[in-house]
Amino acid sequence: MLSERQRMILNAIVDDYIRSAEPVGSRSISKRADVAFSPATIRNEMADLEELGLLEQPHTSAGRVPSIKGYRYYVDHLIKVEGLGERDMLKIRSFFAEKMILWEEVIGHAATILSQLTNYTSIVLGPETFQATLKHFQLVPINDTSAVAIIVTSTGHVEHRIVSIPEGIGMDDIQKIVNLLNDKLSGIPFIKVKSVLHSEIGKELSRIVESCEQIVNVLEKTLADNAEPKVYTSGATNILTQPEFKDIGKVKSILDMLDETPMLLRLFQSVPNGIQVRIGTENALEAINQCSLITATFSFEGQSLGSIGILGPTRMDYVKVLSLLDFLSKDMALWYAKQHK
Amino acid sequence: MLSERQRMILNAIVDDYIRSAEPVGSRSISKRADVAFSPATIRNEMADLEELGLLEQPHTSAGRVPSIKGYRYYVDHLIKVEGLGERDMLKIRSFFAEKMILWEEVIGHAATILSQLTNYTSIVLGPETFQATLKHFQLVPINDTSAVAIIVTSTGHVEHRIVSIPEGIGMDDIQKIVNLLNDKLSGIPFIKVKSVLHSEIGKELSRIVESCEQIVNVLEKTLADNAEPKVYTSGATNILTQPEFKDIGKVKSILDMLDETPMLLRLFQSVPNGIQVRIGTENALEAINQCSLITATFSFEGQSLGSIGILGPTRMDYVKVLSLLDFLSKDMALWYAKQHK
DNA sequence: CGTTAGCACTCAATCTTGTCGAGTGCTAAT
DNA sequence: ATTAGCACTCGACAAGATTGAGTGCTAACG
Repeated sequence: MLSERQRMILNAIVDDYIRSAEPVGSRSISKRADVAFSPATIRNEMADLEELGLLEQPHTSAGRVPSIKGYRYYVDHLIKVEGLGERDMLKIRSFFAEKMILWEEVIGHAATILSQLTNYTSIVLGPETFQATLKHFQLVPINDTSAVAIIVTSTGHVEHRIVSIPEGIGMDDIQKIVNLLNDKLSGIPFIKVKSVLHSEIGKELSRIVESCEQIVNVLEKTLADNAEPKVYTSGATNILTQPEFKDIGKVKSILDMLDETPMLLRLFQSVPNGIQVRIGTENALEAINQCSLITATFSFEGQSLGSIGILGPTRMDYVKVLSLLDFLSKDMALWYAKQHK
Repeated sequence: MLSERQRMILNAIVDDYIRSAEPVGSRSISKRADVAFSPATIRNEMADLEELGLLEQPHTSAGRVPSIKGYRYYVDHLIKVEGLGERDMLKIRSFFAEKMILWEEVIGHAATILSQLTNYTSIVLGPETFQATLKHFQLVPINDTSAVAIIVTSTGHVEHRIVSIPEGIGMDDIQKIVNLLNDKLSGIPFIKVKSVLHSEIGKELSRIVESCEQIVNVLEKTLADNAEPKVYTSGATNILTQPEFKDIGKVKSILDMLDETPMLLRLFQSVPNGIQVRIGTENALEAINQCSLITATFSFEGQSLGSIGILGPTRMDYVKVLSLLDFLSKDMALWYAKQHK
């Protein structure tokens, strides 16, 4: 569709604009080592590219700026993802060299690493646990009236809650309850736990002890909480360093969005496996219409392990971010596989 | 020291400036209902107040702005803390009506409430646990190689960690270890736990099992982590709505500071019991030289329960924030007392 | 003697105008 | 097909000009 020369020019413009954040003129393009045409020729091509909707002019007599469609073409056809820089590689290596036991630790640290290496904002999601199963349930009394409930999932997530224990329940009752729940619920997917809890176990449970609703409630509530993946963000203030966000209003709406987990979940919902790039208005969320979101989602044996993502200006360094996400997501999947060999 | 009229004028200026964020002129003051002097008279008084260092002029022929000293005088001598508004009161009531078990829940929610009610940024600190003691320690095995360690403190804080269990340690060994640690460590203040762990228990422990360093390590590390109070912030982006922070650079340094727990701890260190106001440069932390920090620290039976604080522009609504912090801190202390009656 | 009207003065903010230069589109020459 | 040349556009920037809020001072007033 595009001629070789047009592709080259578009590539040069996007490249330059990503670096400079200023509209790119024909002259500066023609001065590049890899382009051997006069400004006039470039101008003609640029006019054509604009007609095709790949470039935009902030105003007559300004240089050209890539449009969303232009970025899209750039990402889809012009980029060649290169290997990661030495420095980034080292940083990631030393990241995995750290001793981590929980998948959640990996997920959480990944957010930090990503924002440090890119100077953009990172958003990282833990696995969607609705397909996970309950692995272990335990109640540990801490005094006469309360206990710690511990819930371990098949994805390696551990959580605790405080439960107050109704009067008149002894240690042996508790042990019975715990045993029963473990027996019946181990291996049951979270989404089904609730119904199983009511249908099968309710009767047996009330046989042991009358008033154990609270314990069951906590279990239910915790499972419900975990049906949604955990979200971590890092480097949120990095957007403040981008010249296109000198407008406080815009920045605030972005930062506010980053503080709202449900928003972020909506943002990530329906991202397919593998790497995806969403540019500007492709995001559908008003607040980040001037941002691009690149996500990498990965899984192990059919179960989604989570997503890592970078939020930056549409004018972000796609090459670097894409290679970084690709590299890191693969390493993370590897780590998980090793733990669950 | 100041005449009644001077006090009245200073009060009017600070009041107006807090509302408008614009330098206050003599004319607008003289138009206020509670001031019955001509602009000329007011000007004379303003000149005197400036000479005393209570007011400042951004430039000749601009109105006056309170200096830090001016705010200080205002806070110390002119404010009368009034009762809380109906709406705020209701919100707080419904906050405490929620069912909360842990002190930490109260602390965490308090941050949210505060930022919502004030539209400023709230910073809330949990109790300093270095004076707290270990109440309960438990190890719950979750599979062959790892266990969940649960630590309960006298301040009601519960925490869990994953520990990997060295090979060759059986269930009964673990039980022995747990019993031993509980025996020896219960009631010991955190700061002393480490030394006790090494001096008294080391020998006995190694008698039971050789390689239990990891478990001991986790205990140590967790305790160390908890020696510092937990910090919660909320509404950080609210500073973006203040007209004086339209400079992105300043905002970023403040937001970055809010993300760094150690910074916040430094900020709160040495705040005395009760309510304290730190205005502008009184804060000593460069990033918030243009902010005021109001804190309320409260305790129960001599043990500090934590601090709640509001960070806003020096031009903040001191009356409202002071009444709010006073009210909320008292209610929180009450809640704690009720739980630990 | 404290208070106030009057007035000249100051200075940031805002608007006006002019200049500059980067960049374009078109046309004609190569 | 490419490019040199040229007229044109328009934002950015700088240099006045204008405005108006606010001051400080002085002299008059009750």
